[in-house]
Amino acid sequence: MTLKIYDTLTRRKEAFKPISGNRVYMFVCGPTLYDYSHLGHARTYVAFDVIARYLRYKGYTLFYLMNITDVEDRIIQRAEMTNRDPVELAKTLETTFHRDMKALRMNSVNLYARASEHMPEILDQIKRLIEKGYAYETKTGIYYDLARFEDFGELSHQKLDEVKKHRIDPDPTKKNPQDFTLWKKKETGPLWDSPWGKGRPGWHIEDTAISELYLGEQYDIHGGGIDLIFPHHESEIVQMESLSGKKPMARNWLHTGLLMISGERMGKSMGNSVTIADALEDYEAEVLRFFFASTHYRSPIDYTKDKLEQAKNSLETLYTALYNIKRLQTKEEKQLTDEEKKLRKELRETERKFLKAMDDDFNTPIAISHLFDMAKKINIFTAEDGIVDKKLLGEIVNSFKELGGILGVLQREKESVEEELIEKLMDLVIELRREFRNRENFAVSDRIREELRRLGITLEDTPDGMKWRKH
RNA sequence: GCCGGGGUGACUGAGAAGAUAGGUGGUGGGCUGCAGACCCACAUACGUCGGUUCAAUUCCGAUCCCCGGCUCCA
Repeated sequence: MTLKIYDTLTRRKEAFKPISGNRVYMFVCGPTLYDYSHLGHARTYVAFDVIARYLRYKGYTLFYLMNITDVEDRIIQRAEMTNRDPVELAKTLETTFHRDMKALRMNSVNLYARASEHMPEILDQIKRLIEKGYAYETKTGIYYDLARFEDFGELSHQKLDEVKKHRIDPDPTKKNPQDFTLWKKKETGPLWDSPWGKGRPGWHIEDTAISELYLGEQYDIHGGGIDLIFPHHESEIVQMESLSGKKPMARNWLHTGLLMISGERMGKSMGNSVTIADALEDYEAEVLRFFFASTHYRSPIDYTKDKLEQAKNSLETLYTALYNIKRLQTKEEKQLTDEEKKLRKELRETERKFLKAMDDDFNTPIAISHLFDMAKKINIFTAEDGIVDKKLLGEIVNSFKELGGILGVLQREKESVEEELIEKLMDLVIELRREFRNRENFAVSDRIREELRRLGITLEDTPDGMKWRKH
């Protein structure tokens, strides 16, 4: 089966063909470290994590690169507002970013590349752009001369003269208001030396400098949130293609739909920003990932408590089906029964359909629907048969874990389920024992403590209440 | 103004010229000592108006509404 991926450039689903055989090179625009990572980042990065997992599942050797913007005016602004050092602020936020990514079970990125550590490559690209006549220097910085680039606007389908409008007054030294900054001459804040004096790089140049270094002039996939199409990705194309003379810079441009909060655009100014850490306090990572995967990655997604509850219940339905079949008695016979053969056939069908859906531009909602179909078949089987072939059971459990693993769900380990269960059971036992003690029924309460001790659990009455531990 | 995306049942969310999407919630039934789980069934679903067609929610046109981008954005 061939994988088809929607390409923002052609606005069509295209059959996916890596440039060099089995190797796939993917770049995703990472965070700018001026604030805590929020659910919008989570949505985008989970989407690309799923894409990365699926590419690897299909057997591609994927190199997944993400930049980390640790040099940027907003970071400096934020640092000034809070009286902090911008370098230290970025460092702290980078640590929490990685903590959040890990908490969301994100592990598919091969290399994170900091802008601050790629200054030579950034300067080199700017130099080459000047040499080729694409960029010019003014009193305030180095600018890209958009009049020199013919194919401007391919990605966003904007015409150059349509984008003259601007919210911020353009720098008066620019030839055209649309020209974007490659290097800003500055005297305050974190500064780097350049042939044009001290300053900092523009917004778009770090990405092409980093991607050129690790992935080359042309590579397979470039991704990010849909809000980056213009001007960010458009400018990247301008920079890279004018240097390399090769197009397209990326074979496939993928963009994720934005996350909304209760129907509104999430943003600081709206006062409705939810950090990843906040969300993880209310819902476990699997529920968030399931919630994201329930909507196609290109569609906008609306975060509400209600929808998260729906996602949580839905995910639980899948777990329950697994639980239902796992608790059956197992047997090892040479022959499967007709019912078991049928179930195994349905399992293979489910796998096939799941992968077919993923091949169609990573259609996770459809893929998930096939898991539910299978869950129903499992439930029917378990309602009718009290016993199941051990090998078949293993196949079903593995299959769910493998397919779910592509989405990063259904990975809950047996141990952790049981540990969670034990916690809850102990809460209950303790509560019951407290009632017996309150009624001065010490015979029963002592018996509870004694029986638990034999089971390997020590109960202690402490001033802070009853505590228990394994011994 | 320009460039995109979208309007599907209580909520969500796919899809495609003719199929029952799937899920959550609700109601009724089955199973059950009770509850839960599970199974079965049910609810005027495809923004509006035209057109093409044997047939459209799916194609075409018009129209209304929503969302995003237009140099801060994942």
